Amino acid sequence: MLAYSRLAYKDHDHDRCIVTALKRAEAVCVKKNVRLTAIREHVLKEVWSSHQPVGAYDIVDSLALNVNTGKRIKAPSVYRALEFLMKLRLIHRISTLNAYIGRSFPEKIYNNFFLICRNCRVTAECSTDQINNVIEHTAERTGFLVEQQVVEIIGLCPECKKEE
Amino acid sequence: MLAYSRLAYKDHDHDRCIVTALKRAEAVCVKKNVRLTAIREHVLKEVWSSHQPVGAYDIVDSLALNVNTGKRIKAPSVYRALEFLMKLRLIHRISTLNAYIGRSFPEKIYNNFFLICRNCRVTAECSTDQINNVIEHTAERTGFLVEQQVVEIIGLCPECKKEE
DNA sequence: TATAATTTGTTATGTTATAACATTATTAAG
DNA sequence: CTTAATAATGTTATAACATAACAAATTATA
Repeated sequence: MLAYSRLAYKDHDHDRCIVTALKRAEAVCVKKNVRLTAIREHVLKEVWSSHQPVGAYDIVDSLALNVNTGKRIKAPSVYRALEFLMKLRLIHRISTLNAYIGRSFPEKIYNNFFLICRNCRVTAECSTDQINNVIEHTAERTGFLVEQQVVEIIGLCPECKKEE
Repeated sequence: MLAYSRLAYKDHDHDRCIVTALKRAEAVCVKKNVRLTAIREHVLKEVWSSHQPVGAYDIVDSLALNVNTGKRIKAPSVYRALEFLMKLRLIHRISTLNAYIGRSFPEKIYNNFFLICRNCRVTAECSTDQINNVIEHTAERTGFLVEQQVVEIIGLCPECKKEE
């Protein structure tokens, strides 16, 4: 079965994506008894501000000033928030872009992959057991223990393909 | 069909790996009428010095001095050589490690993937049409044009698995 | 409210990669 | 074989991404 975040390529009410992501984050934090602090929430919002992966320093810049103290939020704070959100499976890191994107299928642990448009950078998360099966199966034959998968497909999204 | 570089995990005469890689590089360069200069050859040798991916600055350090002029070879020269070798499909970049490794299956364009040991960093290149098929198939369904694949599996190699 | 645990601030630096332009080496043309 | 064109390398500086180390502040808990 294939699940994929079609929304990424379509006109849609993106505020709803953000709201949903924030609600989910709140729920996860309550459940795990950890704190969704102001910084963490801001970072999550920035990551979810589009369907394009966002760089850590883009977040640093866009956060600009700490709402509470009026001081500039610096790189280490942003990286700490990103780490926190990664651990809770609320975001992904896109290795080939050194950038971060909201997680569409929090329940799936590692049978997901990404379609990354080299032109507009819009990135769709996909999830299919098939790919997982192939990887597990091949790894097993070699005696390798799979712990984590990075599957990033670079190319042209449906929209950008039209224009080329 | 699965092809994979078993050698990576086994005791073997690694000099032969290097010699083979160099010969192949020479052949490719002759064929494409480009130059395998001293720097490029040194970089290729360094990349092939083991089955662990090598960082660009490791290469800078290990190259140390230019054999001809006695001057230190600096980052840009190494990156230029890496770029050259990438274009000729003689090496791969491992995204999750920001490091480079010799290419085992030069003829395969993108249906390959990597088993990366998080403990010893030994990395085996695998090639199977299956994974390619799944990716192509899923991408097709979404209207995405695949140009490049990054499939990196992190876990424990057969040797390190034993010890845990 | 004191204490511990967590989070954030701050400074500095490490790591990876490239831009921009000068110089040198190699090839091809006259 | 000299010159012009092309390719490769040298050099300096800096961009981009990430973390170490320690201090201060905030929040939870006894």
